[in-house]
Amino acid sequence: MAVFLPKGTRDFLPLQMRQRRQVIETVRAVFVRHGFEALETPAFERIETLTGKYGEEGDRLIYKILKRGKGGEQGEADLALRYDLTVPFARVLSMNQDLRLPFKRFQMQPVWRADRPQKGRFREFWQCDVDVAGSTSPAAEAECLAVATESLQELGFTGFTVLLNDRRILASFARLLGVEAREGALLVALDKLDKVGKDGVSAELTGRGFPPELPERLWALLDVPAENDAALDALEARLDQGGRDGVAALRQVLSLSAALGVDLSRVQVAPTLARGLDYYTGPVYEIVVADGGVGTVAGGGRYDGLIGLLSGREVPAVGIALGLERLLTVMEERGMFADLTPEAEVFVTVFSPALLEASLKVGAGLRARGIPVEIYLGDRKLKAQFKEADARKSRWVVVVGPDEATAGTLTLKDLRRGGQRVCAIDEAAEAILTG
RNA sequence: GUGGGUGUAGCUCAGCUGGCAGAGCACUGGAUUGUGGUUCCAGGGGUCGUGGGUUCAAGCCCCAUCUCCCACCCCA
Repeated sequence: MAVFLPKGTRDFLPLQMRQRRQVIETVRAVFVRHGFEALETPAFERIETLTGKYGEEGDRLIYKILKRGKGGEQGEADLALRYDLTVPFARVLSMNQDLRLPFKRFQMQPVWRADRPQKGRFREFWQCDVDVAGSTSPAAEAECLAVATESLQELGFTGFTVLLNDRRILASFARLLGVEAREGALLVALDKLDKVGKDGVSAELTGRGFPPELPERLWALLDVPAENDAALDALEARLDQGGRDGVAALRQVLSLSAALGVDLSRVQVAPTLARGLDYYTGPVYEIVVADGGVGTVAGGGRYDGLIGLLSGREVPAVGIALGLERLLTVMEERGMFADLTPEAEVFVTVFSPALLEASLKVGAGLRARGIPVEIYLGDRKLKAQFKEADARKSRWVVVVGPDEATAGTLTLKDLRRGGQRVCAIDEAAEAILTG
């Protein structure tokens, strides 16, 4: 029988698990250092909690769960797998109005999207998400950028860029161009700029029925200096009040980020950055890496209306999510993982069936001294067991043969350096622990 | 949802204008009677994704189908 993994999913074998845990633990340490607290939510939500929050495209990609019993046979769904961690977080805020605000939480869990898989894109993937609820201060955005860039740096990333924009700037473009009602379509076309170029975007805009002169006017609005402050000055001069609010917010985000230690040479104001999710209301940002072929490794922004939409109680919020498998894809391709050895560096052999208990006792003794130990559970001869230990990249091999069993000692061999000694268990433990 | 590739040993792949299914790595046994990584010798492994068709003969040609990958859309 041929068996297949569901499309867009993967098994994580021990080697992958070591890499994933290394990344998760590094990121978690940064999150905790910034005062974020752990939170987890169920894999699925009531479907009405999720729909209508992400936009038309997003809604289409939500995995729905059929009703149990009669309704399910008609194709009715009342539950759905979570699409991101932001909306469940907003639901938690809505249901727990006694949480002290501002509330900072991190969440690292899988999310599901009924997408077509490709490089760096899966149907089940993990997000490492931090959010701040109850703060309108741009310092909250700055915290998000600081936490994300520090995470990348501690993982060993050197080349990455933070792209920064504000939804109000984009809305202002639409108003100034007189196409306020079609802001969404404008943004979708604009977002493709770095892929299809100006001509491509122009063609798409006119193709979508925008006035023929609109592209030129749009390029004029977007023609800003590369340097961040100069770009914001230029935008401020030509946008309406709404757009200027966005510009002012970005100025503060930049200066507060710098105060938190973010390297502003990595941050680029990008007036064309759109981001597809409907719930964003203010600053939005994305972190991209040049190589690795996955593009975006993190994204987020401010969503001041989402919690109010769920509970009627307006709570401003802002967050950022790192995509775990995108980080892993790039790290793998860049060779950023050291040779990860197995958890148990000590391999205890079993000399013969008669000496199994002697080996178990030695293994238990080493474990009692805090040493992770793998005891051989197969039935092959000693030579094969040494090969096994070598193949598993164990550092140490312990042999308890007739001589050792009689003398109450063990043989400890260092596979890395090659030497071995016969000694008591305390001396062996000492040697292992001191490397 | 749209388009383009792909599938042969556990893994990476080769296989010519159709003519006996291959290599490297991995694995197993031995040279070594209590010791790995190097070397040498020997060996086990395949419904050629699946189902049809053409042919004396199909891994190769034709049709269908599935898988995975890549790109679009959108996103982490």
